[in-house]
Amino acid sequence: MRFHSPSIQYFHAVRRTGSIRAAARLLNVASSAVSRQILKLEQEVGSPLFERNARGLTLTTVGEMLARHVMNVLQDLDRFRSDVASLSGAWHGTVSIACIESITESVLPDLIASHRTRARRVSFTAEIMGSSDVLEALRRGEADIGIAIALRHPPDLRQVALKRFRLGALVAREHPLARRKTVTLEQCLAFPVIQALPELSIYHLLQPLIAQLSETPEPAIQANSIDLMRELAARGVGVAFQTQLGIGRLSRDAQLVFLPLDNAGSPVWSDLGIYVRAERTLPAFTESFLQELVRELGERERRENAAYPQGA
Amino acid sequence: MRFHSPSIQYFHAVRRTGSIRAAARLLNVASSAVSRQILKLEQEVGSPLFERNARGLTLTTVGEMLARHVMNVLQDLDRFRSDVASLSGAWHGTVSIACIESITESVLPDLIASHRTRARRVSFTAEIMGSSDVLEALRRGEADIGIAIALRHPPDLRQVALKRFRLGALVAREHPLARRKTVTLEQCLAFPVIQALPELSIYHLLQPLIAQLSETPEPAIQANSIDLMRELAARGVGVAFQTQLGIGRLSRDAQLVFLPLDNAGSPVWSDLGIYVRAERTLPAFTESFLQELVRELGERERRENAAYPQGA
DNA sequence: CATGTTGCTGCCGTTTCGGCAACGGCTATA
DNA sequence: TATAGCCGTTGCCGAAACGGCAGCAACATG
Repeated sequence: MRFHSPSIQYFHAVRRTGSIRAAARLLNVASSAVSRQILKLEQEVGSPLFERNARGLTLTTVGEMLARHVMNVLQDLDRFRSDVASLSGAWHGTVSIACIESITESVLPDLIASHRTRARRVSFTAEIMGSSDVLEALRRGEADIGIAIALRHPPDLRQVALKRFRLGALVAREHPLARRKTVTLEQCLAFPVIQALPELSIYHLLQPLIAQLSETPEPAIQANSIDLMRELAARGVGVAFQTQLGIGRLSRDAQLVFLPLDNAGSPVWSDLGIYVRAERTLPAFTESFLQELVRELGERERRENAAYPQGA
Repeated sequence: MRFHSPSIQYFHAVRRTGSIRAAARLLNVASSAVSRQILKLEQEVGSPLFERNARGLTLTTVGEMLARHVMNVLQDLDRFRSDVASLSGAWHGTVSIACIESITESVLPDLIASHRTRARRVSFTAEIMGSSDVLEALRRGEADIGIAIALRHPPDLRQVALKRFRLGALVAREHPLARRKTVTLEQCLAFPVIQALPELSIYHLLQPLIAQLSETPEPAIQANSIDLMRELAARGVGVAFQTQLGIGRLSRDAQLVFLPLDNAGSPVWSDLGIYVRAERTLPAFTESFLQELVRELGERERRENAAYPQGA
């Protein structure tokens, strides 16, 4: 089922690998064949598509436009294929997810497991990365569904849903703060804190608030792993900050206490966005999972905001 | 700039013409070439795409799926082309509009004229048809932008905007009703009325209301042309019904009087929807016109609802 | 300076494509 | 019922496109 010119597939491979010879290896063809198809494309478009650097190729402006078109075509071809397949009862395919670490503790594994019991022939690929990398992976067509902290999102992505979760402090049960119901940032900064490195978006949420307080926080630990920060907090090393999403099980085991964070009298929110490439129609099985994901995250949002009602 | 397999272009032509030989004539190639490409496609998809009837071809279910994919590809190719062209300063192309008759009196010509003064190299194609045909033309890729009465719209179309306009009675200046500020359906039915035929969507708006009144309206004239109905009303033949959109100029010439219609104490609305094919990104110049269209219709909606404030 | 890698280009066999003519199936009309 | 016209399909053959091989110059790396 390959009814598109080789040129666009070759172009796509060259764009991904950044090299004609590498693309040729990927496609199991001679590099000359790839080179010629690219030259032919450039002749037909009437403008160079790549800048030839000494070490590989880079897209020109026109090249990026074509890359966008080619991605639309190939992704839609993919959807067509799965549509045809599902017509003969074969409901299968792979859903590829790019997401931040927060949801790997319970949301994502729960959802995937539950989805697999109903649709056993749908596979999953999940990759953890930073928020901005999630958006980039979507834009490059390397993932179908993206979950990231909702900052500004580029116009070529579609924000399917936006759920807000309350940011809180995470402390061990024996911690002096553990008996409080809520906690302010100032109170936390009196203790050693486990800070997020700039690669985590929690950093960008908290840093402005900390800067406002103009108190230099007690030197503590910096990490770029939600998991690590949680484990450190559980051992009483300090105060960590995250949403309750990532600590469903651990807090039930009662080693950890989650304290909703207040700042200037109002909660601190962390906005979680679900994203999809805008110029694209998803295959049916991907769309189905996406709906469940939105529903589930909405459910969590509702539950948590009920547990910790609005305001201090 | 033809970097897609001939197969999909041939398929597209066959789908539109419903015949291999006709498609061949359209494409200036031998019919055998077209036939072979279709057969090859069917072999690669693994399922027939057309049903061979005695008189031409009809799409199968799989064929319709492929048609959708092919249309996505070709429309996106079109957008890519215009994107590349606009990069070298050439902002040109054709915007194709399918719309109902109501807006041909002033909205559409005003907009097109105004747009042409700014973007002189953008051409327009406008075709008048019934509301359901508008949606069908969009779905078949025969128009870029559709304007129709907003009933239920199929999921493969995107409703860009929805504007509501007040339905009213149209009478000559000398008509007994002409001195009123508003008018009810019952009052109108006491006089000869100019009824819309079922092909016009006004029919489907008014017929249920008329049926409720259970008075047989005085036999009068039925027509399927907004223009004709307006001219008839101007000559005092009877009461016509339409929105104020179509009578901007005539009512200023004071031959006609527009009386907002009330039914059971509340206004009767006519919802105008602007539609675009969902799985598609518009070329920049088309998108630009679309924005102006939405803005202008929104402006009219605001003005008219200010002129005839809510309620009786 | 040697070595490896890059993209590109003749040369040539293979595959694909398109035009021509003919065939069988069907409809409409006389 | 016979015939003319249109339909999609198929064999044949020349033309165009494609891909593999080997070799080129340009550049980076050591």
